[in-house]
Amino acid sequence: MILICRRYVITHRNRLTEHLNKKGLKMTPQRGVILDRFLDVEGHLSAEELYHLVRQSDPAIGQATVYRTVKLLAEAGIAKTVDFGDGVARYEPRFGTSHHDHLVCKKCRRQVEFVDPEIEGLQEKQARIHGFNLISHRMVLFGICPDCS
Amino acid sequence: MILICRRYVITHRNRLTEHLNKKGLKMTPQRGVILDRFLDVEGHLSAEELYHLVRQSDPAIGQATVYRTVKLLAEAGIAKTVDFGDGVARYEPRFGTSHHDHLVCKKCRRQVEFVDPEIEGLQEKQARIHGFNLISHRMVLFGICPDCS
DNA sequence: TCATGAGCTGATAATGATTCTCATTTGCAG
DNA sequence: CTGCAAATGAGAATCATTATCAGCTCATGA
Repeated sequence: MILICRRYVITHRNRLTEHLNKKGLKMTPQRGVILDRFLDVEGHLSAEELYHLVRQSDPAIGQATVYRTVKLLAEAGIAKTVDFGDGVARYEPRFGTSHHDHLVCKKCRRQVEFVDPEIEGLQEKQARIHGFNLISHRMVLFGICPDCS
Repeated sequence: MILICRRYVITHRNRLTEHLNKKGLKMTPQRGVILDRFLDVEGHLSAEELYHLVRQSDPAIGQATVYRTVKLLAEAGIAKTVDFGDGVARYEPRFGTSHHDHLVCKKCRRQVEFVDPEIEGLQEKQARIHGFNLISHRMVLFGICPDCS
């Protein structure tokens, strides 16, 4: 387990470094800390939430840096942007190629993740029909969870 | 055509009035103007854009009122909220039961609407699998349109 | 060795969409 | 009429995010 995590961390750190190099940017201690805290997390985080986690590791890191870094993580393909439409951008680690969408309870805000390759396929198809080259998508289903209904 | 439009307007106005009554609120001239301008439009509008349209009909109407009203329209089921993840809430008239999702070009921002009942069905299915009662969903596909690629 | 400069950082100001506040107005119920 | 609940417009407030800026770091080359 630890080995796997560590391997992911190393992979991700390399990937970030590579991405930074490509853009003429540098790997820094702050970016390292932010990456580590981010990868610890299971599920999604807002930049603000990540900022609070990061503070526990290094209180000197400013929130602007966290906002900047989390964008770099997204660019590098390490983070996936998730949007629930509440005006807050959330990010979640992208391990391997796994991908999923979200089901959100309108009452208690509880969230469930799911994957549906069939839907993915149909999305591809729709894009193709309209001559688009599909890059990404955003899908959130809203409903009432079993506990609330 | 005109008849159909007019019929929709009347239907929608009634629906709004009904919704307002249910909440102990009132139909007002301002709300009427905002509703009319909104229904004129083909496709989606931000509250800001709607505000500018409304000004042309009645410059005295304030933007706060437009923001408030557009929310009421959404509550009443007259408007559908569309979110492209760019921090601006957009709304579009909901005629009949027609529903569609969006395909957005990442370069030129051009938007195409599409409907895919198969996807809708699968979304229902996913919700059911997790015990959720599906209320709504948000799906936007991002890609590069034929002209840009 | 030391100067240089590109990039980085944190604090803070700025932005922009949206919401709130509040004094004033409107319009029906009694 | 009269009063009261709701509505309105103007502008302030909010909140997430982004821009600005002065100081810092560190590899490079003279």
